[in-house]
Amino acid sequence: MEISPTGYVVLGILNWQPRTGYEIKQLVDRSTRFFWAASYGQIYPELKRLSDQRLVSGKADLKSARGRKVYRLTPKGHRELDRWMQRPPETFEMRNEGLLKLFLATGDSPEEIARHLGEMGGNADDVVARLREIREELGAEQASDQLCLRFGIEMNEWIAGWCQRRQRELAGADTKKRAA
Amino acid sequence: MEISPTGYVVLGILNWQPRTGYEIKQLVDRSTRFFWAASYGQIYPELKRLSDQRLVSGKADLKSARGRKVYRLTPKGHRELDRWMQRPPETFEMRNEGLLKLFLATGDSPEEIARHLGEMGGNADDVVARLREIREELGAEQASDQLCLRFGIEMNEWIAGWCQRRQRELAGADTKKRAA
DNA sequence: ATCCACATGTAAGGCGTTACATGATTGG
DNA sequence: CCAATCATGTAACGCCTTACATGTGGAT
Repeated sequence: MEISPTGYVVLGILNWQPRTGYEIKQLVDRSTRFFWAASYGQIYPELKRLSDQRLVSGKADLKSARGRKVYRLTPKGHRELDRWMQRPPETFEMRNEGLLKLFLATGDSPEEIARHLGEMGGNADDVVARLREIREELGAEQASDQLCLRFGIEMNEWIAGWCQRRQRELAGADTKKRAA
Repeated sequence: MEISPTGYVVLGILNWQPRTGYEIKQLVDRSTRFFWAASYGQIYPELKRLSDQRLVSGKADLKSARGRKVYRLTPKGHRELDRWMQRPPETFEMRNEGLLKLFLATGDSPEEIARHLGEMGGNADDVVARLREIREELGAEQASDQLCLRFGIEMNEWIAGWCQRRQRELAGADTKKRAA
């Protein structure tokens, strides 16, 4: 009777409106993706499991010969989602290869450190660019609703700024040392 | 001949000095843990694999009857680490249940949204507290070296601040609406 | 004596990605 | 008619965590 973390993403999305697995994946890719990704290989089996547990119900769309299956939340699924939403968040993880390289470069030359900072900041800039695109596509009314999108943009801007500030500090210290 | 991401953590740590698996785990827990965790169940098998590939070499510590095995980087391992350090970082992931709940609460009442913001910010505060403890234990000279520790503290402070600012905005908008 | 820290390792299982397999529909 | 998109699903595999199993050494 256990539900995987990604199961709750599915439940939460279906809480807004019925959708197919394909549509769920599309939504995830332009929303939760940056803090909770999910692939087809997870979504389809997950829908089946949730269906077995009667938390969602899937109906074949008869109007479509494509074999679409539209899933909706059951009352039981709704209660399960509510309970989960009330519980305090547990997982808060980060896996950042740039930060790892910066750490492992401790003791290396200022130039090396600066290079890692540059790459880390560049990555953050890239994420900002992609999130801005998504926001643009959403349109103004909807976008104001998107707190998480705003979080993603502002946090990555902060990260890029932090990297730049540390690079400048290094350059300053380096110049002073050379002058001395 | 593939090396797992965590394999590079091990390689990078051994690059500073020879260590046992146990010591690697201890170091990870007070350093990379917040952006790249690793458990015993990964470290020991990983040391074996790296050893099989001649990237590290392990020597039984004869002075200790405890069966300690001290590993050190081989020249081949050093080259492999260098190559990896030169490559641009690829993984940049985040898994944040608080942010997920905030997203799934879109459309809920301002009070609900504010609650999620509070929990998310509280989590960030907790991380800041733990990282500060670690910094204190390190002592001043070493701590100045710890760019990543500083990043962890400052980023989580920023996150906590962001959550508070959004909470205040919500409270303000709410008051205005009630007054109208 | 007993407990904690040191120390190594394995097994089972969860979670997730990638790649593959298959086919329908729509727009140019 | 062809390509892109819609649409569902599975298989293999990688990574990681948790729990277990085992034992030593030092401090109280």
